[in-house]
Amino acid sequence: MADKTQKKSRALADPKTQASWFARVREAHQTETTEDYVELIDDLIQAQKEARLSDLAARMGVSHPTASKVVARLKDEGYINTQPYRSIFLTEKGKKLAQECKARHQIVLDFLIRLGVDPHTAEFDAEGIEHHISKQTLTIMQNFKA
Amino acid sequence: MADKTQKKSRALADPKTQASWFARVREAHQTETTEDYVELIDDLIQAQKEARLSDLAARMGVSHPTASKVVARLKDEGYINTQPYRSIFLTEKGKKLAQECKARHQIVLDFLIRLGVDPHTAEFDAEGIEHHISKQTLTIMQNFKA
DNA sequence: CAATAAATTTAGCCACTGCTAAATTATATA
DNA sequence: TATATAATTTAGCAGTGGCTAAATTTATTG
Repeated sequence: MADKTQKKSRALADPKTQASWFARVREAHQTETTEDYVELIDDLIQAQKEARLSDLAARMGVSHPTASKVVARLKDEGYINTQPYRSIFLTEKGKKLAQECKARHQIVLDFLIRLGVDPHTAEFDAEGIEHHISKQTLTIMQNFKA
Repeated sequence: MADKTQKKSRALADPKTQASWFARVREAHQTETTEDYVELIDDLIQAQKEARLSDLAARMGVSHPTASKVVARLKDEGYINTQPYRSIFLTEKGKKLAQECKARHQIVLDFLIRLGVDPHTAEFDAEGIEHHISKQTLTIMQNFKA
């Protein structure tokens, strides 16, 4: 009460607990690129019958060589199949991941729109936050009524 | 209606628009580490009168050398002041950023809790998504009544 | 079918964030 | 104060994802 500036010096969280939060965010970052590419490949295959590297690069907003490196990693990790100079296909593992990501993306996007965010901004935000939502929060978002 | 599997093949967004979403997420990632460290430094100074490298490392869940590298970058970029082997202080620029981040963090956290997410999970999620929220969405979150 | 255009790959660079191990400096204690 | 302990810095490595430029392969077109 007699505090001069009344700084809300709320107690800090336990160091290990706090560390676990950041560790989880780092994990999400590692899977983020994978999820974004797999989701986009699935979209392209459905919309255009094939996913080509140049389309991936253009839609991700990166250079072709950058997209090519990511594609090589995704192949290593078993999410896609590719032949040199040919278009890209999802493995079963890749398809499964794409489905999960798209479902989650849609839940977050719909929630934001129901919340009152305009659709354009909602797409913007959904792309960033979809990788950082717990199952509990996702369920709550899904059941949310405006 | 006569579609066999009824794939919701929704139209793809314009490539340039989509690219701009991902570009924005990449930008957010670049500032994320900066914001997390600056916020944590501010917390430590308020709670313990000083921010030491070992505390930063422990709370971020990384090794001392890793924290040291980030600290060096933050100093280069003008967010903090440090003398070798001494504790860390925020510059005015750093203090300003810390205030903004903490305010935003609090809005997201409070919103999630009002939404019904349990506080522990809310902290988890807030840490991940706070860097990816537009001003419009933040305002809506702030004004949200359960 | 040969020449040109387009797409993909490869090579080589940089920044950032991880790590371990070793060197250095500051602090605490005997 | 001398020594042991703790904290910080430095050195050196790896993975990921950016980039440009050059080489290669595929596709198109004259």
